[in-house]
Amino acid sequence: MKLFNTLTQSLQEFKPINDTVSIYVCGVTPYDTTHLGHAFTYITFDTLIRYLEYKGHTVKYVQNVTDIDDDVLRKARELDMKWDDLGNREIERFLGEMDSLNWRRPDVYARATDEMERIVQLNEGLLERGLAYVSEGCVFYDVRKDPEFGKMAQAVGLNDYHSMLTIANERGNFPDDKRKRDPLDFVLWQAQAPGEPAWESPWGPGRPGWHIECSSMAMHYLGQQIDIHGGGADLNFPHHTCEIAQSEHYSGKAPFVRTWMHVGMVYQDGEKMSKSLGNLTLVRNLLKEYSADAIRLVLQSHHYRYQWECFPEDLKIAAANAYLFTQVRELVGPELRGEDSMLHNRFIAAMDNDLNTPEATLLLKHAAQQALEEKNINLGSEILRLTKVLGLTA
RNA sequence: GGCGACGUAGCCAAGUGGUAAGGCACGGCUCUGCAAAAGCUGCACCAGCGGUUCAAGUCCGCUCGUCGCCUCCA
Repeated sequence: MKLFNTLTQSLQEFKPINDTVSIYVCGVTPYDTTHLGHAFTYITFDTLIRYLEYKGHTVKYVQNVTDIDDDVLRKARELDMKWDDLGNREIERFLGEMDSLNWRRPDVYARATDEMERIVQLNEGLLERGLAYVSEGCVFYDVRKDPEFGKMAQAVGLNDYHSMLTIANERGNFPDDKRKRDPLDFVLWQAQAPGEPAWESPWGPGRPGWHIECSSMAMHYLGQQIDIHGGGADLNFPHHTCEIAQSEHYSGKAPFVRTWMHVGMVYQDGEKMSKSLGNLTLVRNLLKEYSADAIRLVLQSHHYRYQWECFPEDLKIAAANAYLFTQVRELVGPELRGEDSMLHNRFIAAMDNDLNTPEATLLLKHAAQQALEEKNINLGSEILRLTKVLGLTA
C-alpha cells in the first residue's frame, strides 16, 4: 500500500515498523460541537484502520483529547460551567456522534489531564538536553537550539526557518512575551494564571503547552517511533512541526513518525468550515436526516487529502447509493455466498493507492447496479464484504 | 506582506505526456392512461498567453482569478 507522507511530500510504500501498526491521530478540544470536518478526519482514519485490519494487520490506535486548554476554560466561563464538566459533556457528545457514524473507537482515548506526570518528564528531558529553558514558571522550547525546527512547515510550503522567524516577528503576536528568547519559541509548560486549574511541576503549578501532550501520549502508548500520525491539515503547522521537534529531541530518534497524514479541510459557503466563522454543518443535524452509511459515503466519495465543499445534493446522492447497498443485502440475504475476484482486486488496487476511497466507492456503486441487474449473488456477496471494510452497515 | 495550493462542461469531479472517466442538473427517446420511477441517448477545443516535445489538461515560464497558511482550529 502506498500512502502520501506530508513530510516528504511523496507517495511511499507503507511498511509498519513492527507487527502491530501504530497510529496516532490528533483529537478534538472538547468545548464545542462536532462538525462535518471533524467527521471527515476521523472517518478517514477509521476507514484506513478498517482497511489495514482487513489486510491482516493488527492496529493500535491512539487518539488524544485536549481536555484542558484556553478554549475549554474560556467556553466554560461563558457558559458558567466548571471546565471539567464542560469537557466531560463535550467528550461524551463527540464520542456519541462518532459512534453513530459507526467508527471504530481508538484503542486508547487519552486525556491531557491524565498525562501530566509524563508531560513533566518530557519537559525535564528537553531541559536536560538544552533544548528548553525555564522562565518565570514557564518552560519554553528553544527554537534557536534546534536547526532542524520547521521541517514539517517547510514541507507544506512554509519556506525556511529564517522566513518563519521574520514573519513571526512581523506579525508580532507573541514576540512581546518577554519571557521568551525568540518569538518562535513555544510553550511546553505554562505557569498557572489566577483562577485557572493547575498541576504541580518542578517549575511551580501550571499546565501543559499546546503541543506537548501529543508527543507525550504518542511516545508513551506507541513508542518513540510510530508508523502513522494523522490529523487535520490545519495541524501541520505549528502543531505537528512542534511535535516533531519535541519528540525527536527527547528520544534522540528520528523520524518520530514514518508517515504523516493530513486530511483536507471541509468547506461551507466557499470558506473553510470553522467554529470561529460559524459556517458549520453539524454531524448531529445530519444524523437527523441521513443514515450513517450515507454520511460515510459522502465523506468517502472525496479523497482525504483534498479540500471539498459539502452540498445538499451530494448527501442525497450518497443516500441513494447507500440504498443500493441495502438492496444488494436484500438480494444476497444475511449469509454471504461466493466471491468476485475482479471486483476485489480493483477495490484493493484503489485502496492501496493512497486510500483512494472515491474510486473504491464508485467501483462498489457500479458493481451494485450490476449485481442487482443480474441478480448476481457472488458479486453481491463481494460488495457486502467490501462495504463492510468501508465501515458501512448494509 | 511572505509562502503555498488550486483554476477541466450549469454544478461536483477523474485525469501524474499519447485521440477528455463518472455523478448531478438539463434536452431528446422508450416504457407508462398522465405523472413519477427506470432504461437508452445527447451535451467540453481542460482560465489566458508563450515555451519544451513527434505528441500537453498533464512539463516549464508569465498573466489573471479563487482559496489556504502564517493566530486557536479536524
